[in-house]
Amino acid sequence: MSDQRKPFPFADFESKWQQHWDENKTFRTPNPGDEDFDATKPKYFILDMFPYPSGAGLHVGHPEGYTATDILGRYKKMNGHNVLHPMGWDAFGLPAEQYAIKTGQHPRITTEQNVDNFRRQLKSLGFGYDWDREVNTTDPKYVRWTQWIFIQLYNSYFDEETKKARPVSELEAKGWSRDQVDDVRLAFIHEAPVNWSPSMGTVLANEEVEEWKSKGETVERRPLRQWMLRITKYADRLINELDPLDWPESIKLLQKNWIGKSTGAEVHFDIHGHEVTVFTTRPDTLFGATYMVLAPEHPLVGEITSSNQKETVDAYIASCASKSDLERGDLNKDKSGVPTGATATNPVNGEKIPVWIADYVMTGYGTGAIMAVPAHDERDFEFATKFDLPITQVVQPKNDDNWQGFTGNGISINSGFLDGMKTKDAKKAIIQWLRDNNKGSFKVNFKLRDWLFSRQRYWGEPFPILWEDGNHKAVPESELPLLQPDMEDFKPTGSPEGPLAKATDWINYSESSKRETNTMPQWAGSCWYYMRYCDPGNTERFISKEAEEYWSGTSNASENNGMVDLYVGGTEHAVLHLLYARFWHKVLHDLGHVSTIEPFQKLVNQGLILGEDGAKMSKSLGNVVNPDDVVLEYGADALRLYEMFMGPLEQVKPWQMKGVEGVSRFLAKVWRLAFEQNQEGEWILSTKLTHEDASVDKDKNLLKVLHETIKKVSDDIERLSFNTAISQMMICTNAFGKVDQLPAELVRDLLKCLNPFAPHLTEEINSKLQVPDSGIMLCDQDWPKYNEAYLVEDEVEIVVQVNGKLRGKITVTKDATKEDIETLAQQDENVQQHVEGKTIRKIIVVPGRLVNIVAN
RNA sequence: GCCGCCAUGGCGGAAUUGGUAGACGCGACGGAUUUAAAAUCCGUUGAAUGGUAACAUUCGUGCCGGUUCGAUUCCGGCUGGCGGUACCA
Repeated sequence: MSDQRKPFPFADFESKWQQHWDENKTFRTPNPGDEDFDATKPKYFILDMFPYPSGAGLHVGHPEGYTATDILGRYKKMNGHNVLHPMGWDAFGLPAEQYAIKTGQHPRITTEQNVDNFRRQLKSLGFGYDWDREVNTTDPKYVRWTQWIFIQLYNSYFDEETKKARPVSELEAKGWSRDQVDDVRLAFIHEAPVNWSPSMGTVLANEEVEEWKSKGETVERRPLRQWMLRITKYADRLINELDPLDWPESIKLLQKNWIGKSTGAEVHFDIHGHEVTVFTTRPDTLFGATYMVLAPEHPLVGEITSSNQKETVDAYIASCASKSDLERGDLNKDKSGVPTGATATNPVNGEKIPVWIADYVMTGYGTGAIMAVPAHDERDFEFATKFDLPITQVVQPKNDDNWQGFTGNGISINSGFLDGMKTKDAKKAIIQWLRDNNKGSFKVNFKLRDWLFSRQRYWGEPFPILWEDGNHKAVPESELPLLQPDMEDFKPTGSPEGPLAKATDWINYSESSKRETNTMPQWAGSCWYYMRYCDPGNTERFISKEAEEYWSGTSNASENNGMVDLYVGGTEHAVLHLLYARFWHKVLHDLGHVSTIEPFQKLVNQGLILGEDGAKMSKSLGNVVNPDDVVLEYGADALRLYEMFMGPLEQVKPWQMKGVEGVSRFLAKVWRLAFEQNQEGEWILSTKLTHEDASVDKDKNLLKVLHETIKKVSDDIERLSFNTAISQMMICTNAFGKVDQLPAELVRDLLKCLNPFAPHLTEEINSKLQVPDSGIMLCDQDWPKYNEAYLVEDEVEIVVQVNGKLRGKITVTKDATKEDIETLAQQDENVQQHVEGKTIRKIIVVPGRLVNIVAN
């Protein structure tokens, strides 16, 4: 399409307005303390999930969420809010480094180029971000505070009584030893089996393993010394404090399942003088425990294995170790295991039961050991059947269900003093017994593991930690940020020390102390970026108290509210990012640095945009849509509008280029409400427009449709229902297009409604409309108010049903009585035909809507 | 396997509190304008039957059943698709 052919000259004015907004800092948000800060304005904090600036540039999924928040932000601004709607870059991370290794270019350079490209692309879409607040997680001024927060974690412990983080200095004051303190820090060193990727030369979090495996990287289990964050201490609060949040229930559930709380008991068994503890959610079935299983990696396996079983056991452990997680889990549901030759004593009845090892018991969950109750557990049942182990029924199902493998609640039998009790009561009774006899206790277990926080990479925040005689301590805060040294060779070493170990000058901090060579994972920077937006230039603190309180809204609300009013992003972060960020926020809250207990009050997940073929967009399928191309062909406003018109924000929906044409046609119609082409093909103000001309009565129908539109668009924006808002504006535009005389102020009010959606087009028209406020940008004007008087109709159409089926329509005045309506309805010819020969039993009148005559 | 979400014309979708199913857009068809096309404008468009027509009737929101004067909407049971998770004791 040549420029002549474009239905409206978007290419001319879109870049013009973008430049204008940029130069005038139109969307700058004043902070407390700024000259133009107005404390009387309510705050509104809208957050987009900031992008990882990949080399591929923006894809159409990004502008989906970003347009939605931009519309809401512009709407709130026009409604008198002080809107914080910033953007930044999650720029550390493995992809940048992998790319750097391939090309030999320093990741800082490629990251910078990618950021520039992303910024250019976002600006070309006309988003109203306050670019003065841009943050970049790799910026030394930002890294400084990420490391500072790490030190806060390092210097804190979790106080079990108050369920809050406290400074470890309190423990030191009480005389705790260095080792005791190190054992309770929220950031701690731990030697544990971890996911080591030989191909990438780094350790990965459990949560990341599958993602990288699917990209072809190798991952294996290996015991290593790593930095961990004690997120498990917050497990209960991370579940309970979800409640007041305005999040999709499905996401809350996802997080709850991930944390995986289960309540039960710990029971101590004796194996030849060794105490082995198991965790069970069904302590009431203790009498039915007919054997015990230890995970192959359980530390006691070596000691308890009898000499004649040693060979078998060793061989089994070796075979488990060589199996990948996939072979052990997904591919092999068949139970395997071997007896150790040892016997355990069931504490409740003194019975001797065999001890096995089997890989269906995991080392990382519970105690890595179970009591097997084959009668009432599917897995134990399968195992016992396969290896011919005894099965004892101890629960009687309430109905006549088969008790073999019955896992539900019932009545205890064959269980001594528990006999006859309901499962719920039996649990209580046995726990009490275990307590009294020192054989166990009530216990809560979580699936959530502590967060493996170290990586062996170059492109991440170095740990602000020094090592001295095998002990660690924090780098003085005055020395932050601690940046990676400039290195020629930042390739992974393949050893768990990571590439920083090669920077020999850098490592040696002093005669006696060396630097930690691990770096933090990408999550670190994204855990707190929303806070930095509130006070991005602060060199004294990560956020000033004043800015924190203002943007948290705690001056007029409670600490139970989340800081961010609305957070929009994809579901892929439903668990990890959102859980990690909540954890950090809570720690900072406990330590008195932030006033709310949660970061994000309302969360909305945008739905994935699929390719035109209904499949997920991917290079290999060739169905990827590049936003740059769409902007070039149809303009930024059309792209924005289309992405909002496709369907509900949260829904998965396929791209349709024809749909872009449709909204582009709509925008052209709006353009032609104000302009027409003269003989030379130039756009001149439409001759249909009337200006403050008292001789022309404003068309009542136009006022009605306009005010309906104002009402609907306002409501729809509030509930993020952008597709229906747009369809209403289409209806209004179609109505405006039909008349010969169109008052310019009515067009201006429609433009105000459309402005958050299509800011370039509407500002351009408004600036030339020759209405009183044409000189003021729409985004600086007030949102229009609808007038109820224009909406009410003198006459209403009412539907008449007979037995629930539509049989006629009547028109009544708005003050018609119920009786009038009933009479009128019965007079309708078609209605009479359907009532004929029947007795009217009942007439239901829904005022203003329908009449239903029930007859038989 | 378990948990969650979804299902409406040829297509994307609308129906906000149980009250006219299919708004709005796309596509298709017919027409106006044009030398012609593009663009634009007007009209028709869930299916079937009857009628020259206005219109009327029946069916219709994945399937089966229930509650209700009335169900796309609420309840129970299925089927299909998508997402998460997986031997979690």
